[in-house]
Amino acid sequence: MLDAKFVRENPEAIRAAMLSRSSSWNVDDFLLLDQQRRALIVQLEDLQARRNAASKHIGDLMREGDHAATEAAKAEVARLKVDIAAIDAEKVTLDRQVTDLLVTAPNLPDASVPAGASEDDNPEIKRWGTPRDFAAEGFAPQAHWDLGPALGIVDFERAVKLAESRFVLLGGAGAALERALINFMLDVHLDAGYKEWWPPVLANSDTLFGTGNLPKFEDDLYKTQTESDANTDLEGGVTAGRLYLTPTAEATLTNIHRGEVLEAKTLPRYYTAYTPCFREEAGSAGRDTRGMIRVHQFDKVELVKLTTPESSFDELEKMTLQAESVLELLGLPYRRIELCTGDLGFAAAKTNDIEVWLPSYSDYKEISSCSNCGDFQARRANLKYRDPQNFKGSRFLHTLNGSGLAVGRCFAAILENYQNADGTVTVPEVLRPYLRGIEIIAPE
RNA sequence: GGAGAGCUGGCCGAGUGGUUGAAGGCGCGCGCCUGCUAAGCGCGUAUACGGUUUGUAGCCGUAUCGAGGGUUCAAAUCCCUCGCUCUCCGCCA
Repeated sequence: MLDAKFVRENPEAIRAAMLSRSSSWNVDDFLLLDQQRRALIVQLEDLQARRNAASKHIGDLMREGDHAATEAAKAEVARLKVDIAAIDAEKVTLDRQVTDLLVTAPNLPDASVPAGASEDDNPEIKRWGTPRDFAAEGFAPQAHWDLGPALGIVDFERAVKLAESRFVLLGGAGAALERALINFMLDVHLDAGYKEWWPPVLANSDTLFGTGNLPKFEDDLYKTQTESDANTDLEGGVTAGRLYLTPTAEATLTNIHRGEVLEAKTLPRYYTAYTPCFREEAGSAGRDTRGMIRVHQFDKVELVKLTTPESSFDELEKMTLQAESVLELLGLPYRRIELCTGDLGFAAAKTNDIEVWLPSYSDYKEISSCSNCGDFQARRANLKYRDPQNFKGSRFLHTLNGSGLAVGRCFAAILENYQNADGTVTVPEVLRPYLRGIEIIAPE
């Protein structure tokens, strides 16, 4: 959520930012409503001040025993209350309109974010590793959606039987490999000072609002039905009492301290968690239809940081390097790109994407996205910090999140990049301790 | 699912109709004192919004004691609804 005061005072900057993001969010609509709202507040508070003053006098008048004056004062207050009720009703409506609008505004791109219209304009920052030359090795690499089933470790068809399309069933060494990856990744992060958490995967609307998934992206979420489904809470059209399957542990990790004021000396906080993630993927029909790349349920190890505004961009770089280190340890070639203004996510001020080499795509494919959200989520989630030696009161802190990594996509990358001519897959060295010594995954 | 208790400031905790935005304590800040440390003393210390202002200073106003509604001239205090927490019972991995 943007700071209303900042929007009011910097409409041109907002206009430019929205344009650069190709967002249709309209500053002028906001300014108009905001102006009306403030005018109403002046009126309302003036009346309330008069009512309060009159009310106080009644006590004095009663003590003096002046019945006539007391009754006159009561009548005056009663009259004011009628006016107050009318204006207050208007104000409630306007408040809601202003909030509803403000809440749908995306974050402002940081000044360092490259300008661009779409993902085609994302600059590549670095490459690590060299994709294998399968032609030189004399065989054509298989895609993981062929290799996995052939090995008997991935079963798409039975997953459909159990759930529906775009779900995955892993078996044997496949299930073990998934679990090995999770544990390996968590250990890498724990070694780097991250604290491990195990959050609920069903979260309430306040939580999803805090990270910006609600109210705008409700369609992307799986949700529970509740008795109160009929009475939708008017605010943002979000249903009260309903729970949502979390699309990422970013939501729960970032909201752990929602509504709290943290001591500056306890920052930055490095959090990590493994959770399954659930996404309806509404609107993704036709994209990445094969394999494990885009499914409704996938595993992810998430990284979240809570930090001060001064350090958040340094922390973003460190977090990106942290995610990259996982790929380096696994020996998977990757590149880092920086998202341009037009490709930035809703809550992000700056985002680095890490893409792993996938032979089946003959291209790099996103496996991690690391973002600095600035105070955008902190304002929504009322996440503050205190630093008595440097300032009075409390301020919004900065939140960051990144995948460290998407486990399913990593699974696919390992099958494809580590496959052998005979259809087996060599297990990367670092994973072997997590796989009870299995070195080669072969058909059962 | 049933019954009971509770929800107050960064934290703990007083407070059952008016001058209480809220005692006290802790924490924190500033100062004093003590030749270190600790202790002690004094002062200060909620948030949001709006107005005023060159000003993220000050001042003024409004709102806020889980949320919403009601009674009253006046509500943290009384009534209603809802949410959450805890305890006991039931059920259960």
